[in-house]
Amino acid sequence: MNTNKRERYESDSSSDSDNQERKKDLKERDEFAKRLREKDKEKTRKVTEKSDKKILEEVQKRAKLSDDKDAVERLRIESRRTYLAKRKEDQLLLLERKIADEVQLFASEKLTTQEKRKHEYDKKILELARQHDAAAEITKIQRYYIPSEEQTEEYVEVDEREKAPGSEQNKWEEERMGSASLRFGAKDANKRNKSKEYDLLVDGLEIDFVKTLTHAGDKSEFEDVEPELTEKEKRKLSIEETRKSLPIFPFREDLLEAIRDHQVLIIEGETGSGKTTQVPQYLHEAGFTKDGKKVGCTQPRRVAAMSVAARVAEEMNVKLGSEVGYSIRFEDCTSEKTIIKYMTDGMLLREFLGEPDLASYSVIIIDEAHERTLHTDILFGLVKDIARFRPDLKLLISSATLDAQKFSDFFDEAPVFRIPGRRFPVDIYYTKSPEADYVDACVVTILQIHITQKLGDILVFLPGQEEIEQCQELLQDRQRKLGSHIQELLIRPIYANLPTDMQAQVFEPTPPGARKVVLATNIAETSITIDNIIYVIDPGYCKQNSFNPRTGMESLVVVPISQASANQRAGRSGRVAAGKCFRLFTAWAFSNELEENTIPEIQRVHLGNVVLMLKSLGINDIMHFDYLDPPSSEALIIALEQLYALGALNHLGELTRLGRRMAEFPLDPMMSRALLASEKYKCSEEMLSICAMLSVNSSVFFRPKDKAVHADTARKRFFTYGGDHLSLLGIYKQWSETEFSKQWCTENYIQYRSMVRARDVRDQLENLMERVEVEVKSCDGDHVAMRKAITSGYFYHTAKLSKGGNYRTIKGNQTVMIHPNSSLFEETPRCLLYHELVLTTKEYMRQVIEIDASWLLEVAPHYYKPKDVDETGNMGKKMPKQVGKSSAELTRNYAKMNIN
DNA sequence: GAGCACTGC
Repeated sequence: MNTNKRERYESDSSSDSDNQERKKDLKERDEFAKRLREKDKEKTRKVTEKSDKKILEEVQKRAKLSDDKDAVERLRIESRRTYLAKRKEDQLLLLERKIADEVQLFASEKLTTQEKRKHEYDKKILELARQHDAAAEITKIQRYYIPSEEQTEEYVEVDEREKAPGSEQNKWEEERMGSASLRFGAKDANKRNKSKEYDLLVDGLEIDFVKTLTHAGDKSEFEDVEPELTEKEKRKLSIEETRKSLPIFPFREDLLEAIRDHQVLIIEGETGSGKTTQVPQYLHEAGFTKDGKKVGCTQPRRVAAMSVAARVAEEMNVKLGSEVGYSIRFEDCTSEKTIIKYMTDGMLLREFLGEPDLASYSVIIIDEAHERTLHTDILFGLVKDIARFRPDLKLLISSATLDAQKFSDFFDEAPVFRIPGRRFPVDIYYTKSPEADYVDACVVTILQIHITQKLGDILVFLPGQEEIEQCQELLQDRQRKLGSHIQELLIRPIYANLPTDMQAQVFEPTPPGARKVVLATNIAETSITIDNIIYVIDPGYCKQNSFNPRTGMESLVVVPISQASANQRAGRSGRVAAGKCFRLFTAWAFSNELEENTIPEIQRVHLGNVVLMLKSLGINDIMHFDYLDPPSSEALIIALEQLYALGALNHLGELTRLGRRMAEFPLDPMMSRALLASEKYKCSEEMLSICAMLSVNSSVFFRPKDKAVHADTARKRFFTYGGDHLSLLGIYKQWSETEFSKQWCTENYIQYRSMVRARDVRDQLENLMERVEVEVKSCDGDHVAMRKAITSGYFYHTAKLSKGGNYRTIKGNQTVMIHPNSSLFEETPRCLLYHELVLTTKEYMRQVIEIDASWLLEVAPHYYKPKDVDETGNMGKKMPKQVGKSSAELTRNYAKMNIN
């Protein structure tokens, strides 16, 4: 804990307080924090036992997915050919960008004579080269999208016009597209004497597309810095040569100079520029890792942190985990020698708890900042703050093109350093009119592409599993009707909940002469990369979790994507060759109906955990924390109220001893409160399993469509007296008794993947229990103890049975129902506790246990008063005595059913 | 009688 900071934030409140209890609690809290620090100091960081070989194997396994030799060989050769040809162009382009950057970045700086001479020399070279090429072939320059004045103006014009009253979409569309309209599909095909196939295919259902400007996506990707080369060719190039061939290389000196001159620098880098792997190495070579200081680089995803670290270790010819390491949840692959450390953004946030000034770092790089994950957004405020009292600390914020200015403004006008990337152009096509049924439109478009366009795989973005399955069925149906009239079309679905072996099929090479069409959710937008995609079909929708902080209700809704997201999706087609993106919406809709950017996560989620973490970092004024985009004050107040009710904050809004311990757990505050309450009820052993199981959200059960009945009976076999939390405990217990068997999972229709995750979470939580000084004990199946512990954390997630036989939440008086998958679905206990509220077809409580209302007085006397609970242990006075079943009745029922 | 976007600690 940073004492300076603590004093700074708390000085206002400490003077007016004469509350002895509060002072005692704060003292205990600080003593506890001190003990934690000492523990951390003692704990020598052990060098990872995971061997380099194992990690490299893993990385290679991922790389292998892109190694589809046979099918893509032709593409590779073609790519290679174009690569060599454009290599020269790239160099010129780099030079051009460099000159432009120098002009912009150092316009105000005084240049030395030598620098000036170099600059002039560069300019001259460029001029000569351009003159030479102009005579031969100009078009090659178009390989990369350089936003021209013309194009920008056109868009501005559109926007302006739309602001004017009476403007009409159609009119605009006509004017905008005019003769540039490009039609392909059935009509063109007919001209080429393929009418027979078309009669069968679409009955005039083809979709008209219009082509607008060509451009590239704007998202960075860490892997495949040189997608044009095959693995074999890559190996031929020495590591040094490869490094020198990266677009970032010519900027090395300028970049380092800019970093020396400025404390904060925004790096605007495109795909394949090599910034993620190279910048930390440059910093190391330039001496930023002297005096035992580290260069830290954050990534939004675990796989990225791992694979980039492995790559850099290879380039530096060191063992992964020694000088170069990575740190992700469940896996710390670093040692005392580590000087370049890749990590997930959430991991750096955790490190703040133990080292609030990040003293061991000389540079912090926040990569993929434009993705605006919750963790990254919090990091912005924190690193900006510590940069003020640590002038030696350098901050690099790496972002995609569009957001660089926003970051620059936030970090007190920090300069922007631009690095070009390597990517292929993507032609964007829009529909002429809006599509009502996007699944059907996808199917039509897939077949249009398949018949009229040259070979190359198709990637389709759909909102969810349901749409993917629907699309797959439709497509198979059409395919069957067409029979041998069309070439082979392989349909491959992918989404996060798909079993791993089926996910892997997406990466299998396409046989020669065939075409693969991948039906994917947003998982293919950033998380996974499928190679050899030439065509992207984008209906423009995705599913988003919407959370209502007032009611606590969650729901998944299909919403239009943002422009940034659409561009990211389009970019997925230009990775191996020039691509085409078919947007199933109009160009008008793109510029006028889609938001520019996706709403950042911090404005969409429950902030309980975030606020607790900030509080434990000594930041007391949560409302005025320096957010890049602040969450609503309502969301913050709700989070503060919740933390107060849980006892994590006192009446002055200060963190309590309990709050300090809660902050150690990577859990929702309610859950960490429940887990800590298990100390009192001596059931920590059981609560650890329950919390771990609850953390793997609703993906425990496997329910294939064709075996739904079997899966349901299997699930019901786990029903346990008391409620769903206890059923989950039973599942974990039984699984651990089988030595964590995979076969047991398969037999019981349980997802092995989820169980392994639950085990990882449980192990971590168990270690943290020791850290916060809780002895882990078992209550030997005392379900009352367990349910009381749960109630200690979730006391306002309760509902009571009303007169009409419905449940109403105690807080908010909302009508809610027990989820049909619950073991209590056919029971009607008078008082219930739920884990979460979800809005699907109805308002449901998911994961419920039966509780005794009198427990509420016991676990939350500050929140419930005796008048809230009547003498029979029921809630409220209006409660009719005969409605609902008592605990005793339920127990009898279960006994009759012979369950537990 | 229902349904599962995606990350991360």
